[in-house]
Amino acid sequence: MSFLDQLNPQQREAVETTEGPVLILAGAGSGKTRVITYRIAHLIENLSVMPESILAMTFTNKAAAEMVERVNKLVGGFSIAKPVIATFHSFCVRMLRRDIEALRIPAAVPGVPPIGHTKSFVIYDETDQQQVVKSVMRRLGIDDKQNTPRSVLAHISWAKNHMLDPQEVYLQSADPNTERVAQIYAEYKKELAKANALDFDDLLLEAVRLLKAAPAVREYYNRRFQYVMIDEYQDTNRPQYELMRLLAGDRHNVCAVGDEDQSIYSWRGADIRNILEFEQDFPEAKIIRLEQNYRSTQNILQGASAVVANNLKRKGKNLWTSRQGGTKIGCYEAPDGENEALFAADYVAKYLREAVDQGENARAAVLYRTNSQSRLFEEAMRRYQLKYHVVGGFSFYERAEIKDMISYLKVIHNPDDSISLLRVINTPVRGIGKTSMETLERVALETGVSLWDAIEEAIKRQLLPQRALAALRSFRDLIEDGRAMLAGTYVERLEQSAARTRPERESKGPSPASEERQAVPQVEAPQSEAWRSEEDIAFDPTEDDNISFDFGTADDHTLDATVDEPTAKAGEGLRSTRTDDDSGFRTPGSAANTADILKFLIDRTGYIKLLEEEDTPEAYSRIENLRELVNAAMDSRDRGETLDQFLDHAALVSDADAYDERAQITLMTLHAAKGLEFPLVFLCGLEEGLFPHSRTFLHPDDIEEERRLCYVGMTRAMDILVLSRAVYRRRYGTDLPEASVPSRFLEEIPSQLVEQLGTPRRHAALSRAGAPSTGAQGRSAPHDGHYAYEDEDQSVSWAGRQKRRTPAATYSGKAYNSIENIAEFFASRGKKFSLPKLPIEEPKGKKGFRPGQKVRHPKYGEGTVYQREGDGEEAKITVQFPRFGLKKLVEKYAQLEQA
DNA sequence: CCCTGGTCCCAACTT
DNA sequence: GGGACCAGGG
Repeated sequence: MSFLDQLNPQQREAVETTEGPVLILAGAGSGKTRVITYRIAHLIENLSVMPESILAMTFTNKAAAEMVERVNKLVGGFSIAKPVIATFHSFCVRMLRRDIEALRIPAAVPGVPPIGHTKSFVIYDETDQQQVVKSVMRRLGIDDKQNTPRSVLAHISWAKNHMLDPQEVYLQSADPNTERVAQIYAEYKKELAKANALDFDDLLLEAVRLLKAAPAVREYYNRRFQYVMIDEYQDTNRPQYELMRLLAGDRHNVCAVGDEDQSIYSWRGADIRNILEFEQDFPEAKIIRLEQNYRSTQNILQGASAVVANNLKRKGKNLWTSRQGGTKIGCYEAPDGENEALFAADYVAKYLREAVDQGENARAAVLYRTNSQSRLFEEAMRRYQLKYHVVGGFSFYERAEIKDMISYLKVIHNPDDSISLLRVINTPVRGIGKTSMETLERVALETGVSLWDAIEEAIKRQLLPQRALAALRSFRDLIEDGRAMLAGTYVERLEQSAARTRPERESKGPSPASEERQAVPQVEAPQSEAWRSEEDIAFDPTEDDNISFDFGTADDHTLDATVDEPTAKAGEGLRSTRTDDDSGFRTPGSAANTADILKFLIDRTGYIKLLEEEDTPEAYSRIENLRELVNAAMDSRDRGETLDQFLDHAALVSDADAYDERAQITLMTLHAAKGLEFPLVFLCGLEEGLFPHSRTFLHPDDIEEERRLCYVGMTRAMDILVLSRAVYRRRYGTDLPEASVPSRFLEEIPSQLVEQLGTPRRHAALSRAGAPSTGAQGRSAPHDGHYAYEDEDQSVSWAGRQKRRTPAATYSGKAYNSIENIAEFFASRGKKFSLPKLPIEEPKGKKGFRPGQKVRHPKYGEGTVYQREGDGEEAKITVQFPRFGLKKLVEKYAQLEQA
């Protein structure tokens, strides 16, 4: 009971209103997560509600993980069962893995394939989707500038988020372009169906369709979930909204929490009407407003509120804080992007040092509008030897080598997955080239089968040259061996040396989970403290479905469910010779786990071996990544997960969740920062065209969303908020810098809340001034001269503490892209900073050829060094060969000798 | 027939 | 900085 006393009256009301629909309008920092988690705890602890009948859905894994942690803290280890706290997508996947076949129409007559997905569906990510769209467009002969695969896909996704099928898109289209999109969309759907694949949008759509179309399934979930909670309700789209309504059933025990000022996902179909019209959907709804902000200082809150007040489409609210005053909002105008990043690094470094000294919660975030901005900040942080963590951007699972291996697993899991098959059929190269693939695709198209089936067909009918056929056979055998491992028939397959027949499609081996359970002495009592997700909790004993199901818990960021293996109703399997091998010990005939299969694949494909032969630093880092993947697979195995669960995990969990606790600095996009808070927030790139982004200029509603995004970013800050912009910014790495216009959001902040950091001052030329500018250098960008920025005792007093004087820092506009500049910079800062150790590689031995030197190349003969770029072994050397002309060679690899 | 290297064009946010 | 595509070499 006591924990309720920690809440303010409004929060407490929100927590204690458990029956009937509730809408909680929770301003930024008003304790939204707190309310949800306390509400769950209240239901369990005080009202004795069964934990597993509570469902909370969030948007991100991060949010789900945090909620799980906080609920666990409140409820403690008393309960074995756990509430289901998951993202919309992962919840839907679990639902579909369990029940999607309820939507299936079986084959009526032989030869007519059944319709609908099976449980072993795969999830297509954006790259996969692009591939499908591309191939469809190629086939339909659509190749114009108006419809790029990218734009078509965006259109398809838009349609899906608004629950429009191809027919509807077609009928509503007013121009030939949209008609074409509708046609591509229709074909796209067919392709995914053929591949037994679902894209991200489908996960929601199919879950909704399932609940609508299958009454038994709907009843099951309605019986199971008595209380439904939705986080970030302002960002729900149509399918998510319908999902909520369907799950709410007749009971209407639904609690939605949101803030219209923080709606930042309209481009993903988020419909602000969902929050504005909640009362219409549930007339008996109770509305509760949380308006006390516990996070930010008054200055920050006022600044953010002033910005968002410029939006016309909002209800408006009175957010207040008891944290009077506070540090003013800092504003820094950098000459260019590099300087902006260095300033941020310097500022953050100073702050963290001081915060640590004071024993404060020392954490800082750098927030930006677009992922590509992260690069400069990463470099700056490294220069300062600061540990940082980048959220998002290139994910582990997006790396080529990882995607390759995942694709192999996907093909083994579901050979009809043509996109994954295309990716790996010649990776590593095994001699199946363009021509062979064209033949296979033709066969697949002609006979209406998947590529996988076409391989068999091509082999049978000898449609390709012997060499290509041999390559195809070796690929097919590899996949079939993998499938046999999965099914636990590998040994058997070896014994049948003439194993040419395909193993059954649908049947799965027993899940490793069951093996683990058997192998470990079983704790019979379901009331044991075995609370982790491995444990099976039979939820509803009255359940007549013979597939018992458990949503598991979402405690360890994985959000993966424990799914009982299907009671081996070996699909339409061709041969289901597998007997019950739940014997408990891993006999050679038993099903292999994901890690085993992965190791097998790496071994058989020679993937690592090939990388080793490459012998480049990059290759070794790839090998490291593959090892990491194997580790992940072993962890998955130890959790008792099956292959499909591992793949779901890979598809839905970004490495953003692998949060580095030691890093006090987090770099991420504004979108990714939603729901988080930091003592110091550095919000950068406040320039028209970047933030607000140029793509939003056309539509006033989009600008309003950018403004909300700015509001979200500003309200992440607890104590200190710094905004920055670059006067000149390079759009692409090498292009000329362009002058920028300050973001309109800067002007919307009342000036009395703002403090300028660093005063721009034209500095007498240090090196180049006066020198005649040459060529492109002659542009008017101040880049050509040096700019000095002096930090004239602008050192901020953190959170109102005593001011500390620091020596004036000099930021050179030319930036710290050379070691000399950095040394100079650090020297100007006094002893507090040590020079970052940047490895300078000395040319070794005979290497280090200079312009003018004569060299000999094994292939090109003698030549003269013309130019040298870079240093150390990585140096690129341009050599003039009398017979071959200019060649650019990497010193390390080219076997150059002195001539 | 396949592979590699060069060139062109692109780059918004996310499950 | 990087991926997609094309030309030319092996």
